[in-house]
Amino acid sequence: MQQTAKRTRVVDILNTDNIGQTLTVKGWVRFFRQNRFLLLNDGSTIHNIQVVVDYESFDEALIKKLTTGAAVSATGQVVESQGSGQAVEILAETLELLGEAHPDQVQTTILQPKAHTLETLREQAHLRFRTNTFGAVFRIRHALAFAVHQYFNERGYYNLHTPIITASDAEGAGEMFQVTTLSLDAPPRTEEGGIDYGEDFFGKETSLTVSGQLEAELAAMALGQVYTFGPTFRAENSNTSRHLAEFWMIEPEVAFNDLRDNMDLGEDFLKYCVKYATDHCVDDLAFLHERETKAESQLPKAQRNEMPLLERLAFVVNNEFERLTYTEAVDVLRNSKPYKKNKFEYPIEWGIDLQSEHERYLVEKHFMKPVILVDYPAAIKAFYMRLNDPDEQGRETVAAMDILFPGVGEIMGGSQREERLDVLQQRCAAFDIPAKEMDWYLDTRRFGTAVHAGFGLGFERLMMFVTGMTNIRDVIPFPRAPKSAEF
RNA sequence: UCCGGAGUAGCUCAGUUGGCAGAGCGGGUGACUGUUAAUCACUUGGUCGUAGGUUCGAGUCCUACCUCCGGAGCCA
Repeated sequence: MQQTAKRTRVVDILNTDNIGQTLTVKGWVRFFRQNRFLLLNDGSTIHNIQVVVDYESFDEALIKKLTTGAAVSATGQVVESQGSGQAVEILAETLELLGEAHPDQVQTTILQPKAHTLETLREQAHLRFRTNTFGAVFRIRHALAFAVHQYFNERGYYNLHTPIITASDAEGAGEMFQVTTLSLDAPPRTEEGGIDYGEDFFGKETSLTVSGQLEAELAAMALGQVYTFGPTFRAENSNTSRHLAEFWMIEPEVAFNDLRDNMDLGEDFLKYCVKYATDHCVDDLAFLHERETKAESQLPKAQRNEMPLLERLAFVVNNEFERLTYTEAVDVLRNSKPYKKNKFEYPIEWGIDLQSEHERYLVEKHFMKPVILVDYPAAIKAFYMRLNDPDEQGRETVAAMDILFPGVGEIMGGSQREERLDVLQQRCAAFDIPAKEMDWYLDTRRFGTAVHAGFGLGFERLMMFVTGMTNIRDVIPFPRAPKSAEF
């Protein structure tokens, strides 16, 4: 068997002292300048390794094929660079073309060596991994996913795999994608003429999950503290830069936690994840920081961020989130300048939900930091949230919490759960949820019920905040959105 | 889904009052050879989003539709 050289990753060549050693690097050509300087990237870091090619020592036909996008293996001595742009470089002794990239074909893709808009890159999502920006984004995505598991593991939480296919349509978290093996042309019919789901694969109507929360509650009431981290599907016709039809959600659920514990957990968890990224993704974040700063220098001041990316991240890690009740938030808003000057488009009144413009004012103008809003009116929140005692004016609220982040909006939503069987049954009735179908859920309140709480964190929303990317479609490898399921 | 904007070369864009389809980048060929998104010369490149309509003549005006972007709603 032929011995092929073991490759050294670019990140390891750049970060350890290898001067004088002969190493093999394998990667994809970013640039080949002057028939002499071959810049290879292997995805291990945002930085390229410069391979110096003495073009007179190699076959001209080979040199011609060292084009942008080609896969190449290069072996040679690591030396200090004569040029100023890099510390070390490799003097090529052998060069092997692993995979050609024909320039006339490369020219029709985003692999061509020039700047592209994010929209164009999105149209070739299968190739955008090769760019600096998306290389950085997806290395950070890995780091954040790892941080999520590490955070919970270090604290004794159990990762729970909740079902992706569900028959529960009572979660109330939005439109669902139906899952069926029935013929769409001629589905079996009941005697009344409706579709006979008894004939369907599961013998009932099923959909893709919109939340693992209800199932997570069952596990939490036995294992104590669990978390889910899985795909979530919403069939809403949402055409925004903050919504996806398929996204990843983290949902911890903790027995014996009340709303305050839940807030503490949410804040601590977010800070941990952001800190993990700033500690472990230094080069990638520095690149994204520069990228954003350059892009913003073209914008009018009003459209720029108050702080550059790295400062925003440090700020979140180092400052307490502002905590206040919905009722207090309404007071703040009604006493605000934009309210008094009639600048808000939507009314602010106790009992109606806050609009984006109100949340943005609180986070970005008034408090200038992440905000946790709690105790929302019961009528505008989900049935499973714990009913608080009525306030002095007799108004009913639930122990809900939303964490609002600058630029991203609602990054996290959670609550203390209603643990009292009779109250929960009343709430089901008020929301027209058939109690019979929810029996499996209500059973937790029959057999040793206890205070418990949890939240849902949109992983891509966290990604947006950490990377500074402003469109959620640019922080997930293959975005699914209305009219969009390419690749 | 609603409001606003956009769609012209592989990419980023210009295109005047309705009158011959343009530039830069990229690609090709050559020169150069310690470059840093190298440089220089030459060259290549078009279903003007789609379908209709108005007009002697439409990238430009009108209608419908599609897609994308920004904002809103729904939410994470």
